[in-house]
Formats: sequence, structure tokens, C-alpha cells
Amino acid sequence: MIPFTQRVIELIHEIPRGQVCTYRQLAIMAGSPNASRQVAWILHSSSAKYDLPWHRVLNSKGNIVLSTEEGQLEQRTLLLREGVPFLSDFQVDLDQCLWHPHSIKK
DNA sequence: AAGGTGACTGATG
DNA sequence: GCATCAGCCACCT
Repeated sequence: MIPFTQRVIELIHEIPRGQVCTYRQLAIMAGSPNASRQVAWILHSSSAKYDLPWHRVLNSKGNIVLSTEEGQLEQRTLLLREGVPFLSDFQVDLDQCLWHPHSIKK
């Protein structure tokens, strides 16, 4: 059985350029709908280690939510460079760029 | 083995 | 829309 963490990491790798995903969505796809905090924890602890496109992961409202200010700025820069549309400085337009891999239920 | 820790989320006032 | 609150869960000490 594939561990939850590895599952999430694989999913993040599948996020296409120019599109984004939410913590919750990843948790759902990884099989634990309510483990969004754990998804965040994974990003926090092993984004560099597994070479993840961590910048394509946002919270449920499409906001950039990082613990550090530098991180926020960096994420915004990376997303802008991929052509992701922003509604405001730190909020992307989920309607336009949310990743739809399969059917996601709410 | 028990308790702590998040880059979270939805409900509520 | 903003602030609080209380669930949530896999991983780390």
C-alpha cells in the first residue's frame, strides 16, 4: 500500500504547468478528504527534498498561504511566470486555473 | 507510546 | 467580509 504522503507527492507532481490545486483537493485525491493539514505539513517538510512544484498548491479560496513572507513572494512570482491569473496580490483565480484531473466531488 | 505540529477548512457570530 | 473555534489526520519527537 502506498503511504499517504507518497501519494500526495505523486499527485503534486502531476499538476500541470499553469494550473493550481488546493490542499483539500489533494487530500481528497489521496484518499483522506479531511487530511488537508497533513498535506500542508508534507509541503512544509519535504517540498525541497522531493523537488515538488509546491507553488501550485493553494488553500481552498485560492490564496497563497505560507508561513514566511519570502515564501509568499516567491510563490507569487513562480505562478505569475506560469501565466496563472491573479485576482489580487495573493489570490489566484481558481475558476480559471484550478486543476481538474478527474471528477472532484465537493 | 503519547503528545505535538502544521503552508487547512467549514461553520458560526 | 472578518475573527474565532473546533474538528481533522499523518507524521515527528
